[in-house]
Amino acid sequence: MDQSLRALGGKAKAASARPATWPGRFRNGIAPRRILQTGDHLFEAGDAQSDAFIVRSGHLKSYRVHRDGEEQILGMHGPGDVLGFDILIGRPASCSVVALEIASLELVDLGRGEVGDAGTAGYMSVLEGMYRELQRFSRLLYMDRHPAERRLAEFLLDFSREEGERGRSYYDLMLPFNRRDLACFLGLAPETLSRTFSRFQERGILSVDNREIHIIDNEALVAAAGE
Amino acid sequence: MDQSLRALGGKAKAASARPATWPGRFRNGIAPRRILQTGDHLFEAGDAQSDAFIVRSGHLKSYRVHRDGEEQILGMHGPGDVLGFDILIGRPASCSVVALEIASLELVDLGRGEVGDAGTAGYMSVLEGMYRELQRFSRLLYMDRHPAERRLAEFLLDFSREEGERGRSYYDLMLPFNRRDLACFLGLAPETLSRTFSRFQERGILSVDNREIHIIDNEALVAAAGE
DNA sequence: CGTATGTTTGATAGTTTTCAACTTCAGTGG
DNA sequence: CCACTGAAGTTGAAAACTATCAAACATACG
Repeated sequence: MDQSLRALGGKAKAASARPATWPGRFRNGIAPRRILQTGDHLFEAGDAQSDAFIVRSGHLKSYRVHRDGEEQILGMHGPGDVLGFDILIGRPASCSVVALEIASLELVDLGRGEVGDAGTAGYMSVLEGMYRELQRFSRLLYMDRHPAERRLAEFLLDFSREEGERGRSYYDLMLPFNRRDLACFLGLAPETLSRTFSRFQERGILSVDNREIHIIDNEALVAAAGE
Repeated sequence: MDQSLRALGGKAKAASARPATWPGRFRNGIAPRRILQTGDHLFEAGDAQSDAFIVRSGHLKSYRVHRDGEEQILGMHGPGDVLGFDILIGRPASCSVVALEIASLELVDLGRGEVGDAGTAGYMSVLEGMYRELQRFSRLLYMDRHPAERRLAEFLLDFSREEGERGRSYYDLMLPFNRRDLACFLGLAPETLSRTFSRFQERGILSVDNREIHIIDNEALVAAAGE
């Protein structure tokens, strides 16, 4: 429980330019950074003494491991996403976050005690962030009840849109996740995911080379996503 | 997006006895009530001019209808749950809420503008409520990736625990939802749900008569839930 | 009663998982 | 330079699970 707080992320970015928007949120207006190498953990489930961060570059995944050893991936996080929700409300992390590639993160200092003092701006930002997160989960739940092709198509379109918004190509994608993680995130067996990629390639919708994906027929992909 | 805010609900209940816990949250300490008949809507997706409520008695469901006409049930709500999250943060309702039986609800007056003024108590309550909601969704996502038997077993154990916490029987359950709604909530076809009930009955785990469920072999049910 | 609605059951088709084998590729050491 | 090795990805065949279609059954209600 953390993540895609684009609303929060957006406001935080604005604040580093115009500190008045989010008074006292960043130390001296220059937020400390943290660099993670591939495989490094930002924090792990149970950690109580950490901080919240905004992703600046790179991708990370948040996950939990259940009693039976099963891994549940809760989210894939890229630039602009906020991680560390539990910490913001003073609870130990309910999930672990690990870097999938070299990642740069910026500290969010919501100094626990002063939340209510600084007016309603920070309050609303966090609330809206959580609200967006709820909507993300609600969407995941919805996706989970559709067949594999639709799930993958929706994911690729989401990822494509995000990459586009970050100024990169909509159609030439380099996935930061391996097959196993992506399969787990989509709730599929790795073999099923592989087969689905293959089928999309056979139909000329995608060109697939491991993590390098090219969207060839965007309309067909949108149709496969069913909306 | 609303619901199982047991944290929020709990505090609100305490507040009606000791208003100091949640200053100014209820009008004159006596919260206005609202009674819904079966099938009545509390609000519908898109409504902007509503309020947030705490369920006092009865059960309701929150749902959304997608473009393709598919219904997605986001939650089943009983006494203590809070409904109307979107409204609390000033957005139109993102889902509809309808009573599944006669229900009594109590108004939550978080008078939008004064959220930050009254100190951090209300702030933390809402945050914790949303946090619990995130955890509920995360659990739903997890459940959705298990086979039908396990899903039903987990649901029944959850429902049993909730009924027990409300002072009712853990083992003699009267479901407030019909098969179609429960199937939709669990992400199953109604026929699959019916068959799963039948199998549990054949194995002597449950006795099933439409909405009247008796848990006969609790250990076996726990085992079926896989934890 | 007759009708409408909700539930159960059976048969079948469709999808996904599982298990196993095979391929590819990067890294390693002879 | 090349064979060896292990991890990751792909493919095939069979099994497991679920949805769908159809029909029977039950119930409530006019």
